[in-house]
Amino acid sequence: MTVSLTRPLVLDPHPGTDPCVHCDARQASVCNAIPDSEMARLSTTAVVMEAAPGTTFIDEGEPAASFFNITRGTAKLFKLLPDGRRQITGFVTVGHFLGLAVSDTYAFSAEAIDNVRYCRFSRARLRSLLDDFPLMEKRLLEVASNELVAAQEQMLLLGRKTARERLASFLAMQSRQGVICQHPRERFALPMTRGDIADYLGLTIETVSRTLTKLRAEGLIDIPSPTEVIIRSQAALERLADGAS
Amino acid sequence: MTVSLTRPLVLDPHPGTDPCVHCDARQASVCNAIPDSEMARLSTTAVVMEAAPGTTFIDEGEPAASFFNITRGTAKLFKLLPDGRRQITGFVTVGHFLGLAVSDTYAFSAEAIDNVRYCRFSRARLRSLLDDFPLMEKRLLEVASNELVAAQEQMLLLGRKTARERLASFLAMQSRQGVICQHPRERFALPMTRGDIADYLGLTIETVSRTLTKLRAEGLIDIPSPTEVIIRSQAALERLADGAS
DNA sequence: CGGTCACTTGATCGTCTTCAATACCAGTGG
DNA sequence: CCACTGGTATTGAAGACGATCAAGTGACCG
Repeated sequence: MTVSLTRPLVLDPHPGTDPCVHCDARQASVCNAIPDSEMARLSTTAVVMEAAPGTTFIDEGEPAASFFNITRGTAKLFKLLPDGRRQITGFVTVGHFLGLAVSDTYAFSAEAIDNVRYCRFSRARLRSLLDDFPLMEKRLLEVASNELVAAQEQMLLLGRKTARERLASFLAMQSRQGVICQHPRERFALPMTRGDIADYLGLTIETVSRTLTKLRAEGLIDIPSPTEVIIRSQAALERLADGAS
Repeated sequence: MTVSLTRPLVLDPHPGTDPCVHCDARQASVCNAIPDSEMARLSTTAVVMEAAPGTTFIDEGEPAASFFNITRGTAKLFKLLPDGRRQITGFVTVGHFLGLAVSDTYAFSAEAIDNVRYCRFSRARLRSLLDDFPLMEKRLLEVASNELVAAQEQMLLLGRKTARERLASFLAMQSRQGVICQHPRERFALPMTRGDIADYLGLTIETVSRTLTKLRAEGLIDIPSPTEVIIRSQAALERLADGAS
């Protein structure tokens, strides 16, 4: 049996097990608001799916039938202008929840960067779930509030920071990605391309490349391979990100 | 009795009345999620305050002790870089709810543009209110979701649109401001200065001024006074906002 | 190998910024 | 009544940062 690589794939969860109880993403996501005893119901509500790299699994403007919860991999969210200009509004990883729009169409598209696994909930089913578990609604509000704060930070970046400062901010952010109450990582992978970074920071590929080269030349970072970064001085990077020199 | 003009002012609600029941902003705000019978409790929870033009009533980085609900006037929300660069993340008017951050400090500052009246709730009290009225929590989630969509739209503007397109987007947006299920207004006032518009659109005052002059010269808009705009062709403006020519 | 794709690097260009001068308006006081 | 002031907006000239155009490199893969 062959499988289309351009469309998301429905996965058959292991028979006889409850996928949501053992979900890797549960701790990091809003699903931890639901008690173990009710996980079976969550499982029957969710459809586990997988999207191959480059696959678009949410289309801006399409009817918003579902909510999504990323359980593995990294995806980019973006908006397009009619002439093709693209703004990536965020990169989402394990635990992220998507589709919170009140509107009846999606406000952005989502495309898998690496292999992305996610749960799909119908809007109606999630709504009934929320009615029964107000704790989950609280968590969602928390999540949305945090994203709002992040969005404002990104507006500051896009509206007022130089290319240098944008890259420094981006790298500083990536080094903290997924790290809670701990030192930021000194070495990490960038799953996205230069083009993705450019469209996230409101720059061009060339400016991203040049600026990274310059930061390396100045000894602030190292780039062992195009997809790998080492932060030489986190402090200097953070200072630079906020406009020092 | 004299009053400081640089600090918000506590207003004494008319004695014997319930200010929240008759609040002008109730329909437009999250407070409509609370039944009439419980409005008294809402009233005792809220402190009505007024901020004169130019007054900062929320300070980025300060401990986030309160939530706010705008009941009159227009305020700007903004973030600053250490060297003074400013990004205005939004203009808020009647009905807007502020302070949803989970963090314990405010993520942005707020400054009154004209005379702004608002209700202040302590975080603890609002939390208990939310526990008792899940409908209000639902409304807040709705509000936050909508703001998230707006924030993404603004990222597209800041990251990828030209100065011309930014102004067109801004004017088109302003003409819809507060208008629900109706034609956008053809003529409206701009309470904010050119500097505010510039810091909202990620431009300079000069570019804002020049671009407006050009749009007027082309017959798309008219500017009877610096604070007043007439849209000559809403359709053309909307097309321009999304990159057509 | 030849092909593709992502990234890097160089040269030139253009949009928006910066710097600067001027206009405008409301408020104040001589 | 009019000069003076401070804040805001407009307009012009010069400059810079990042974009665009273009060439070249290296990795991966059929």
